[in-house]
Amino acid sequence: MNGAGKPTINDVAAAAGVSKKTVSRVINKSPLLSASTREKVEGVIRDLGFVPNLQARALALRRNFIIAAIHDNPNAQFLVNVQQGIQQGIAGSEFGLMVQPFDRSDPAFESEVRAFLERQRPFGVVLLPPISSDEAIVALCRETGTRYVRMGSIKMDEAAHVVSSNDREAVRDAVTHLIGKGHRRIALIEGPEGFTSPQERRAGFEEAMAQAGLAVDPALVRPGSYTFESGVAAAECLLALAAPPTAIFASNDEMAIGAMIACRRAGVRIPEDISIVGFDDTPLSSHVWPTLTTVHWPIVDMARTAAQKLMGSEDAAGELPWMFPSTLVERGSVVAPA
Amino acid sequence: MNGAGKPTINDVAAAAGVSKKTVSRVINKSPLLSASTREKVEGVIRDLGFVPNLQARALALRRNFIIAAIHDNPNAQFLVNVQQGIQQGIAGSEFGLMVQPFDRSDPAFESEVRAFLERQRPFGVVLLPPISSDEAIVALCRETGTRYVRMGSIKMDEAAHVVSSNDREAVRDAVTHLIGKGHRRIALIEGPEGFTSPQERRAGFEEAMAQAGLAVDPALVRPGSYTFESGVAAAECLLALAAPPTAIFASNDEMAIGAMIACRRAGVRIPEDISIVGFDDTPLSSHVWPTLTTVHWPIVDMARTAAQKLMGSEDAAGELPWMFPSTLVERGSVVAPA
DNA sequence: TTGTAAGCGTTATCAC
DNA sequence: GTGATAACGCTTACAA
Repeated sequence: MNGAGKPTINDVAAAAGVSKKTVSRVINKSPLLSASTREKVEGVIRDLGFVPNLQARALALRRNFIIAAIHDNPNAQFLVNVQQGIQQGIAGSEFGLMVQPFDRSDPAFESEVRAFLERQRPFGVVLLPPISSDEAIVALCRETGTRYVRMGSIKMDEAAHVVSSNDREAVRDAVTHLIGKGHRRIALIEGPEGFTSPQERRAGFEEAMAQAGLAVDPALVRPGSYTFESGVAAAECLLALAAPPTAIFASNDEMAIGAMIACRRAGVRIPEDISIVGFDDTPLSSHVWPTLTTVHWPIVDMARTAAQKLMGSEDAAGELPWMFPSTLVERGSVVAPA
Repeated sequence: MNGAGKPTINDVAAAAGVSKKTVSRVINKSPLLSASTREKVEGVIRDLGFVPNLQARALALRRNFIIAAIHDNPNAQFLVNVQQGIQQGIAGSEFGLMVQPFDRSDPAFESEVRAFLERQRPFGVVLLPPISSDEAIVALCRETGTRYVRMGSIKMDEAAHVVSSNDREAVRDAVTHLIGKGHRRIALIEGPEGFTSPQERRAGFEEAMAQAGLAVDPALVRPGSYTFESGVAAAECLLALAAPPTAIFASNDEMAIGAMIACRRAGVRIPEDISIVGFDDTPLSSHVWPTLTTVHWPIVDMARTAAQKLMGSEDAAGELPWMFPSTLVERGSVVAPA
């Protein structure tokens, strides 16, 4: 023990009477080691409380034990769910989770990402939507030798590099559910442009309508931006229509809840006068009144798997699932139209 | 340039015709360097696109360029706000943000924290409440030589190691506001035990009542756990009272919104029949109807300053503010009692 | 199965 | 001011 500091691999080697390489083999669980040597060294490691220096390993191995989540200021609940999933994925390993926001509208966006990757050299990165659909960023990962997994709503890459939900089918099911209840005038509040998920959700909406032989009334399709306020605004427009809808599908929960507020202000009862369906299944959806019927989005599962894909071999990553089904959660905001 | 890989300090030294130590001096902005040498080296660094290897620096300097936020699953919005603040604080620096959750109820809690600190060796950690009031964890930071800043609602440490809000005064002001409106039967929904902030908020409540010469009716003080559901449950009890309150102060927004839902279910109008005040000023508080009068909690500012304290010298940290005033935000959930 | 020597890319020491 | 040389703690050849 070199006096003050923490014990190093040299201290362990000396105390165990072996070479540092042997200790290294024990740390790395090398298979070619006699059981007796291993036990002896493990005993010394325990006694000394030796913890391998990750920075030194990072230097020698040329890879940092860090998984980074790269995002562009998404919804708080989404971000926290992703973090939770990644934490589950790296639990029990040496990896740590780093979180790094970027601003896509910044002209220096790409160079900022590059600077981050070159500085921190994370072992792998999870790309959150909408950054996940940015091919330039993916190219940057390849160029810097950073492993990556893209989170999204379609299979935008090979299985080893994607975790995806099936938003299109899920929304189709949700809207079909509304149609099954007897709704015919169904409105859609869309998500922001530049994201993939709103496109998929819209496609699912249109498919459900088409399957039921219903036309999509352009007046019942309102833009939105995944924010509460945009949900309020969209619903206000819809309620002001000469023939307002009997049901609204909002492309996410926040807008759905915005729509609920707008209805309440307008004196329109939910679900008696209008049914509402959201997407995400955030905690909030069961906290509003009436509780919100919504599509459960398995973000935590997706993020956990993303982390596992990053830590394992390329082959192993390809074996892990890339598609995570979203399912309709029926609550209190949907009934048959009056 | 050693063939494939990225340029190293050696490549820069060779290309500039100086020693690696001189390059190191340039990187570290050493003052004792001739201007001509500095410019020459900086030019080469730019030309080669040299980025210092943080892992190597971490090994040599024995400190990792990472700030870690350590928490025990707090509210999503709170966590995201803290992250945002820390990101603001480290913006423009080489530091990265790592996020690490722990479970205080796990018997291995302390050893898990120790393992994290010894493995990742973050340069500094921001301790989020309620972990911030755990002296054992603080001791662990000292022992492992990890710089730390505690986030909380009281000055639980020296200025260099604390950022705090003034919950007590803020709540006193908020409740005084209710009293000023004419309320006399004011209920309190408390936060969970084991946290400091609920104690402070309760103290502020009691001080306001005492200052106004009002007695605190024990029947109007209900336990809560900072969750939506606990807010619902507490409000249900309050509304069932023979003499229900005319106003409720909930110790956080989530419970306040739970209380709002409970009132609505019970047919009690807000604010006509009952006024409600929350604490936090989460985005949600302006998204409900009526909008929630609440206390703004300057988490982002606190977290930004925490990061700055960690990165600067101990002295500089002590100079930075440790107290961040919370202020009442008047919205639509408070009126004079009927 | 185990050990030796040479890096990994940077900074600290101490000369010049 | 600047430069050899030795750390920092670990891993990967390559031997033995």
